[in-house]
Amino acid sequence: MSRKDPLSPRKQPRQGRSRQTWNEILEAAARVFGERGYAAGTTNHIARVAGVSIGSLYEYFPNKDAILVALAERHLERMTLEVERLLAEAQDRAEPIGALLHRFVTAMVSVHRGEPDLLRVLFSEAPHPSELHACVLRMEETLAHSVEVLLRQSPELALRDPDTAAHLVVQTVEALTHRFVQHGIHELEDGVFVEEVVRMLESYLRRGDPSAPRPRRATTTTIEPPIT
Amino acid sequence: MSRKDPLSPRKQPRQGRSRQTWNEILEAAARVFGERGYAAGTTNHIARVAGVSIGSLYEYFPNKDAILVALAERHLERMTLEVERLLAEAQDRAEPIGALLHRFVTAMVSVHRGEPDLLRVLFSEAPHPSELHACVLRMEETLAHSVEVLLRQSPELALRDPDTAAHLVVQTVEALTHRFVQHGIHELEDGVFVEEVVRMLESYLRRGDPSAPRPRRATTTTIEPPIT
DNA sequence: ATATAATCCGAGCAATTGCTCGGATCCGCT
DNA sequence: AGCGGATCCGAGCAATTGCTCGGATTATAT
Repeated sequence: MSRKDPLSPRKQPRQGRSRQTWNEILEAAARVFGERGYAAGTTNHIARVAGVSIGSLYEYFPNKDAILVALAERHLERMTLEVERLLAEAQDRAEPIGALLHRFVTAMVSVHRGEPDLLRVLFSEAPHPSELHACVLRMEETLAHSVEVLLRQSPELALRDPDTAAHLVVQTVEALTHRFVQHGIHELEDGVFVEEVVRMLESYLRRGDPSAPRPRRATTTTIEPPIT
Repeated sequence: MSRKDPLSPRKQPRQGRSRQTWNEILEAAARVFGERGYAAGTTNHIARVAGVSIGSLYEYFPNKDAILVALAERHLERMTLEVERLLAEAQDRAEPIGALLHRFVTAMVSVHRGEPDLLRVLFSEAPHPSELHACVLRMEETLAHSVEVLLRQSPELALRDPDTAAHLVVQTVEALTHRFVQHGIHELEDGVFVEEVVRMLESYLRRGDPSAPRPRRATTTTIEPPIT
């Protein structure tokens, strides 16, 4: 069924309508994949929904997988842009950690509310662990790094290991957001959910570090390897 | 391709070898689905791996979906049994909340370490949202309820809303465990991961409920419109 | 041992689906 | 107007896959 062709588009748009068609195909693919899942979302169906013929579809995407990859790239691009913007903004204002977390979680929920089903497909049904997955993980890494910087700068916190903390925060927010957007949690409303998650993360970050108060050397990267 | 037949097995084992065959098919299906995913895990391949013919496979399972459902039921049965046992045990000893959480998270990690890929298929690739998904959610509900009882009983905690807290705890543990088992988090080892999660949950549950009680913000639904 | 039922086998059918290809149509340019 | 390329079309090919069916093999009962 699949011919494993090169993954790059076979043609980049020269005329205006072409770009338009390209977008319509992607839009349709997002809808179809979201509704039917990846396997059940046939290329013929995508083409029909997009209002183009199957032939045209394959003018722009060398194969089915390429459509999914393009979709993922588009999403990650939007996401990264949005969150980076938000974090930078918060950094300027030197907001307290609670407010910052609140912004962060709120933004994540809002972004995922957009196309929750598509996100599930991208994150979970990936037939290309090596391709799609890497993209996602890379973005998480980027995000975690940004968060880490903020955590280090925050005068309220004295984290022993901002690196790990940042990763855990990002992972938690993303994982919980996914679940929440997809199935809901105990019928919580968006606002309540956000507050609860923020409360959890804030108390985690502020935890008194009972026995090891060593907050100095904020800029160092001396991360002791966990007890092996 | 699929004929949408009734979902119940067409035959329940009468002889010994039959039961054996049934198990071997399930075992093979777990491996194949785990490795190839649901869509790419063909029934013929499962049969080959199980060492039986495709005909025999269809003696025991009316269609492909039924195999997945059986797999899910088996997993949920094991999981529920294990966790309920563990919680009951902790309840007897009246352990502090930290130790209890530690047991809980450890158990979850260990259970999921068993067949991580299969779990991903069951949780995410489900072609039967109405069937499989409901099972999973039901189990989470059961689990959350057990946790809630424990939280209410704990003399250390004075939770305003143990119900929500229990749900959030269960969701967090499950979501983070999934991600951790599948992709790892920043190369953390199991032990460190467990400790970190426990720390987060414990500080969340213990949060002093300070004077500023539950900021009843009118901004409950202030979610920015999705970026488009 | 014979009969009956349970179990197993695997070639192949029917349906699906990713994708091709030859040609029609549209657009920009001279 | 006329030309060349960009874009579009959709019938149908080739491969895959869920599943059937008629018959071989094995176990149990009498």
